[in-house]
Amino acid sequence: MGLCVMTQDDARSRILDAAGPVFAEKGFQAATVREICRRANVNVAAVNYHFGDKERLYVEAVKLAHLPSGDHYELLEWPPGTPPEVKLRDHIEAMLRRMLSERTPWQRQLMNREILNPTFACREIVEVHIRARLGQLLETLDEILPADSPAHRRHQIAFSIVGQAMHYHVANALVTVLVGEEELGAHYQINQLVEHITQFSLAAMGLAPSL
Amino acid sequence: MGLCVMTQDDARSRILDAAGPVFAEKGFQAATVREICRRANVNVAAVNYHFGDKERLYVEAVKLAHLPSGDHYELLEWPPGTPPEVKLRDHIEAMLRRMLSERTPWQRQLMNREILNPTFACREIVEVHIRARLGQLLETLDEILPADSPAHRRHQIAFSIVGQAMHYHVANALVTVLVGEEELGAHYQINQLVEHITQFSLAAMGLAPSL
DNA sequence: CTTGAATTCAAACGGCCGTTTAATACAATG
DNA sequence: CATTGTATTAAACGGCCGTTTGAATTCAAG
Repeated sequence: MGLCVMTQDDARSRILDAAGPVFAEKGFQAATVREICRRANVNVAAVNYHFGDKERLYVEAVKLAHLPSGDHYELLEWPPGTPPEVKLRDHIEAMLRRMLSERTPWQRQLMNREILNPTFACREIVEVHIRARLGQLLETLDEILPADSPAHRRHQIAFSIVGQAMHYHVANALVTVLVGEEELGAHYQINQLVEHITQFSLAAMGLAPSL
Repeated sequence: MGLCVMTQDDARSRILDAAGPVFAEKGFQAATVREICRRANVNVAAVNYHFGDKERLYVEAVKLAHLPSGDHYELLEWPPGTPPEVKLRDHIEAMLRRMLSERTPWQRQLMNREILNPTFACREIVEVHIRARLGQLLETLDEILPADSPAHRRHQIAFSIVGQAMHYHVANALVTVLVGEEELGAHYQINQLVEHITQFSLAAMGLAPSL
C-alpha cells in the first residue's frame, strides 16, 4: 500500500480510480458498489475486502479528490501591483468556470458535492478545501474595503459575490425556464456573466460606476 | 372525486395529504410509498390502485402544492407611491423568509425542490410558479433601472439578487463552516441578511451609498 | 514441492423497494 | 336475494442494493 495510488494497478487502486468518477457523477447514495466494481473489472466483494464498506471507500475517494495535485487545486496568481478590481474579476471568472464548465474533472465535482451537501466524509478535508477557495477572495476584498471593516461584513460581501456565481450552478434550470433558449445563448456565456457579476459587485462596493 | 380534496376523508385524499409532506421532506427518490401509506393509514397497494404508480402520485402532490391557496402563494402588496427601494427590501425579505424559515410549509418546500431540481412532474406548473415569484421582482427593478435597459440586463440583475439570497439556502453548510457558530448567531439573522443584501444590491444599482 | 497467508471469485443472504395478485368486504343496482 | 362494480386487504413477486460466505486461486516463503 504505497502512498502514490494513481500509478498502481492492483485491485485496490483500480477500485479507487473507478469510484471517484462514479461518486462524483451520482453522489454517494445513488452510486452503486456494483457499478464501481464493473468499471474496475473487479468482483463485487472486492470493495468490502479492501475498504471494509461503501462508506469507507467514499471517504478514500474524497481524500483522493482533495489531494493538492492537478489543475483542480491551483490558486490564482498575479504580478505585484495588480489592481484589486482585476483580481476580483479573475476570482469571479475562476468560480464560474469551476462551477459551469461542461467537462469538470471528477475531483472538483466531488468536492462541489461535499461543499454543498457535506456527508459523513471528513469534515476537515472539506473545510480545508473551502478555506483555500475563499481565503484568497477575502484577501482581495481586503484590498478593496476600508481597513476597519469587521470580519462578518467582509464575509457577507464574499457570500454576495459567491452567491451570484453559484446561482448559475445550482439554479440553472430556473434560469433556463425564465429566460428561454435564445436569450440564454446570446447573453449568458461565461464571459458575459463574469462581466455582469464583476461590474455589479464592484459597483456595490463603490469601485465602479453603477448601472 | 370532488375538486376540493383537503376536506375529504377517503383513502385517496388521505394518501394525497400524507404524500405532500413526505415528498417535500425527502424528495421523490428517497420518499417511499410504504411510508406514505403508513402515515395515511392505508394499505401499500392503495397508491397503485388510486394513482397508478408513485410518479403519478408525485405529480398530483406537486399540483396540490401549487394550488393558489394558503399563505405560500401570496404576492406582495404596497400602497401606491411606495418607493422601489422599499419594495426591493420587501422582496429580499420575503425571499429569505421563504427559503430560510425553519418551519416551511410542505407546499413551499416541494416547489423549492422542483424549482432547483425539476423532475418529470409538470414543467408547466413549475414554470408558472417561477414566473409568479420573479415577475413582481422584475417589475420593481423596472422602477429602478433606466427605461431602456434590455431584458437580459434586468434578468441578470434579478438573478444577482436572487442568487445572494439563495446562497444562504443552498450553501448554508458552507457558510456555517466558514464563519463559525458565534459569528453566525451574531450577524446572520434574517433581518441582518436582508439589510446587507438590500444595501449591496441598491448600491450596485446606484440607489444607495456604497460600503 | 509444500505450506500458509493473501487475494479473488461465484454465489447467496437479507433487506428494502415499487408493484401485482387474488381473495375479500361492501354498497348500489336489477 | 342475486349481481355487479368498487374499494380494501394480506401476501407475494421480482429487482436491486450492500454485504457475507466459503471455496478456489495465487504466490512468495520455508
